[in-house]
Amino acid sequence: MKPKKILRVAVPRPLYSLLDYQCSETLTVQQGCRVNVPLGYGTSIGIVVEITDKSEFKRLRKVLSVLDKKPLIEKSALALLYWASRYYHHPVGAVIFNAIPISLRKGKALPMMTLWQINTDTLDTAASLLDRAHKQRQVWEFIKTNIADDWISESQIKTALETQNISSWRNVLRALQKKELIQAKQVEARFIPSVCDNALEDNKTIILTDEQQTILSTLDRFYQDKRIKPVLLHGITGSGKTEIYLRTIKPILKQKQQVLILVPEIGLTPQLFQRFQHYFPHDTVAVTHSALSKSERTLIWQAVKNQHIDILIGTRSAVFAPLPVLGIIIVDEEHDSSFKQQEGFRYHGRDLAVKRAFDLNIPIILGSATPALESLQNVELKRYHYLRLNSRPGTRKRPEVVVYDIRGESLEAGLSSLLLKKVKQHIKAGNQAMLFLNRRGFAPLLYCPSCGWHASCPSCNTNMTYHAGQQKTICHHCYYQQAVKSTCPECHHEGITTQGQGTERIEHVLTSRFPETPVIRIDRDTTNRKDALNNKLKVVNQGKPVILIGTQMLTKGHDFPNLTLVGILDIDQALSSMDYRAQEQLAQQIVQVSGRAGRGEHKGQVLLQTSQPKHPLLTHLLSKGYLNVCQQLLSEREMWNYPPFGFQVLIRTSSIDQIEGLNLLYQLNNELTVECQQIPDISLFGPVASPLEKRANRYRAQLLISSKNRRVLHQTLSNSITKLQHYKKPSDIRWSVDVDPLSML
DNA sequence: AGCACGCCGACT
DNA sequence: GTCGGCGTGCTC
Repeated sequence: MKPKKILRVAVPRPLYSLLDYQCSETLTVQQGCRVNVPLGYGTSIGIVVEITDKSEFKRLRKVLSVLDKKPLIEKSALALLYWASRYYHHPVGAVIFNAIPISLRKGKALPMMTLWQINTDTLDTAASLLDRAHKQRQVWEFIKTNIADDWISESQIKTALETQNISSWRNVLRALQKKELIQAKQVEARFIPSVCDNALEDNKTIILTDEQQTILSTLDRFYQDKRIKPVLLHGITGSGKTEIYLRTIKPILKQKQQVLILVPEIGLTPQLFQRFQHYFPHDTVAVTHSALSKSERTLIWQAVKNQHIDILIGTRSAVFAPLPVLGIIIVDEEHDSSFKQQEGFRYHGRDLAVKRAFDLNIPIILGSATPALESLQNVELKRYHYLRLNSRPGTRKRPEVVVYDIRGESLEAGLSSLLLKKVKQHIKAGNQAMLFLNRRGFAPLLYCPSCGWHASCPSCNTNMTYHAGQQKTICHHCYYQQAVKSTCPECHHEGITTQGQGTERIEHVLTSRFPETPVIRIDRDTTNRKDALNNKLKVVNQGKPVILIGTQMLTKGHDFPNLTLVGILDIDQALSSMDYRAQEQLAQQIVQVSGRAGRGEHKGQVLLQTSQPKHPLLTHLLSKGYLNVCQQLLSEREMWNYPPFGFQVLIRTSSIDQIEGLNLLYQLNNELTVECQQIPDISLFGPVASPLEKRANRYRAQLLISSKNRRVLHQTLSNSITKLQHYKKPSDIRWSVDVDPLSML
């Protein structure tokens, strides 16, 4: 019996498995190519994930056509996508098709461009044919001069000829082609790298500290191993992690291998791009922002695939980039939760990067000043190497941190008198101060003191945040907005007031307190416009005294050379949060924000305002440091079998009706409870209403499944998905799964 | 998802 | 009789 050629294909439908198709032996096809296949009553595009010779299905339908000569998705990216679709239990077609540019999802050809060359066979006849065609002769001559560089692109011709005032160059080319004097060829469109304006050579002469030298030679030794382990690079803020990245990737670029750098979702990519492009002026660096147009995205994607890009910097989705000669991956700020996608295909970019590096047996560096507990546990289990960068180059000193008890003090808009005094001192000394508060808007609550009415969102069960600048209340969960009037809508009392404070209010208070000093607020509201953030940072970087106020955004990656005072406000909520990850995140936040203080000659000061100054997390963090706190938190997690000691999956529902979602989960819970008597490793928590039950007019509920045994957990989840698909349920009910959830909201 | 099937009510 | 509403089920 002759061997069969069977293609296992992913189609853009919500199916969890690949579909098998018969393929004629004469068709050449590779993994990662697009194919046209019959599906149901019609046809569909698909992507070949596997090529085998057997199938569990008896009757297979035949592949209609193959759309690509060469794979559209590079092998290791395709393997990763397929693996991820199973690990995160998300339909394989949705996963793979989401990872390719939109224009290619429906079977379109790759964007092409035309290259031209002189037809050397007709050189002799040219003279007579061009006798009376002056323009054509000029163009022909131009292309002829380039004969040594073989093919020449249309854009080159265009720019060359525009100076000679030949505007209808396209027609001229066509005429020359008709006379067979020149010939054309189509190639894939090429990405044109953005030129680096001022290639700084001086940062190559930075002298490394002994510590940095040691780390580099240790890394070198690690990479001699047969099986390369990931490296967790724990480097405090300002210790020069980027310098380590640059030097580590240098030999890799020399071997013509590609480099992938994953960064969190904040706008610090431009700085990183500059730094890398400056350091490697002869290599091509590209960035994938969220703001790229469809065609730009396609072009970069294509260039990565064709090895025209050497260094790719991007957010989590870049982990799927089709890098054919990937040589190293760097994940910067690896603890950052923006590496986890929070909807749809809920993958973790850092975890998948580790998986991709493992499969390719290439180096991966996870860098952070505050490593995630999961990563530290992987060090403990000897899965990762651990390297520490402990000192700041030069004379930079560690900041002094003071916890300030605000109980019994009357605060001005949440600011203690000590903090105001400190701000005054530091400004007077010619330095900069920064206040960190993780809540934007003016105040989180707008209410009527007479009747108790408060502004709440009609679509969510939350209070709306008051934004004074726009005279509106805005729901931070669904973006519903409402204009604010001065009288209470319930009792018409004139004297509506606010409670609590956000960054906008702090800004108001400080502007009136320090009229001489610029007060700069950095949060999502003030940095919406494209260059707003950069313009603000420019002002700060001039180094003159300013007061900075900001949320999360401010904590990440930015260097403020003249900043000497950091005030951390309102951490009390996080201290008493029920979420077991809140403490880890708070510790990271405090360390990250504190790291901004004290540069150059001046020692930094950090003031932590709290009404729980004796909270063990704070005292422990200050006396023993971040790693020690992590050990403590890890032992607590172990006690409760929380991640990374136990594994979790969260099944969520949402429905217009309050109880329908819960009922669906009850049904699932009941069946699983019965079945789990045979499989004892599984624990079920719930079903319960989600912490934020009503959001955008939908009621949300959840069921948490956890286990110490990953295999059993995934088995149970597969089983649950099958059940959920087959349950009879009202049409408006939606469900989704979250493997390794980071947030329970 | 996307499409067809099938079972119901309300029309020429 | 039959047109079309949507609930159900399948896709190698």
